[in-house]
Amino acid sequence: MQLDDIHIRMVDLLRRNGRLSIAALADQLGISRSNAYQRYDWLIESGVITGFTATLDFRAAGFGVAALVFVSLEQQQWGEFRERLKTVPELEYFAVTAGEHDGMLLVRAADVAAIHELVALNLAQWSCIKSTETVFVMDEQWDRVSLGAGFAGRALRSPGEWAGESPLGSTRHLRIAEPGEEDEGAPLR
Amino acid sequence: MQLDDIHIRMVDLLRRNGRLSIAALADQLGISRSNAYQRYDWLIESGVITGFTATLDFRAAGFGVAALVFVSLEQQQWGEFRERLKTVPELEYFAVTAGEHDGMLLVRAADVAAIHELVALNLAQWSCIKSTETVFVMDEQWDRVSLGAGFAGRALRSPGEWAGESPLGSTRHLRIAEPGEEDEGAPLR
DNA sequence: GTTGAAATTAGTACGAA
DNA sequence: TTCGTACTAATTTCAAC
Repeated sequence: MQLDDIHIRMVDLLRRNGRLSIAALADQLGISRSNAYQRYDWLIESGVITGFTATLDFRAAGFGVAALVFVSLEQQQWGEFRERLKTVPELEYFAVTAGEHDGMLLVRAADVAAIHELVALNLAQWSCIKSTETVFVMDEQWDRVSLGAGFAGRALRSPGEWAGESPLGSTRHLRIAEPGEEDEGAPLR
Repeated sequence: MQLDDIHIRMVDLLRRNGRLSIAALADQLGISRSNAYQRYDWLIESGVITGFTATLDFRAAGFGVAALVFVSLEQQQWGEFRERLKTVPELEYFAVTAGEHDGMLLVRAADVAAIHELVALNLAQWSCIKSTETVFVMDEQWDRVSLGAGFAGRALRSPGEWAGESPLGSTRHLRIAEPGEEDEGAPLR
């Protein structure tokens, strides 16, 4: 089985409402129930869908404040850092980043003081952390990317369909010609 | 009804598995099925739970790349900016930030070139945007904050219980005494 | 890939502790 | 409030087309 348009619409429906029944999905997708079950199972087994979760109003849930904490590490102490990250209950999201800092944490707490405590009394004491920079989030919105929305379709195209697509000029990887192979510099992807 | 420990555990269970049936929740929480329905409904109606969604393996779903785009706006053109944000299908998360930049976008696309196209050919052309800075995400992890985990309990305490809690010294807002009121400088919260 | 049954589970209502 | 039960509606499973 392969990711097709119906899979994509199914994922979009499940992103909008993660508790939709398979029967309701089948109905809205215009397919039979058993087909919907097959596709649903496939989405889970193939690893496209990793799980389901409740989304919260963090303020209503008692988390009044969110902040981004940019961290720079001492000489690639990733092992210790990521191990200690597991002990931070305020952590919602962590990204390893290119550029000025090494990583970014999205943390939540009841109030500004609790964030300050986290950064100043906890994070800043870790020997693996060289420096931190805290930026408070004043407003936020989640706009879950939709697999169905335009651009995602590109990922589904077969290699040949990419040629000459980019308005900026295609990134091309010139293959080193194998012995006896004629290499015309075709894009690998 | 008021948020209590069982609500918190229910939310945590639903964050871990958003498709858990109410019967399974009741079972794991040690309460009756009808009580579980009541509490579940209350969590939705009170706005603590805003919805349910499928979580994805973005790479498996064809989004090979994620990036943080920091934006600075021309003279508070928030209206136009947020209006145009709605037209960006690559957008997953947006935060209005304090500090150097005005906001941060988390965007996803099939490859690095697509991110570049988004920033250089789309965002950078918006008149409301003064400048952008793109940082690629090299690895990421979601560690959904748990309402049950230690610190969140603070949000549930009644005001009096906060006194003298902070190891950094409590932030105190001295109330301006109302006429005829004895003000002893008690923390407002 | 579909349809139609049986078995199971979910959702609702209401009285009692 | 919480629980137990009875009842109805819906979903899931499984078999046959």
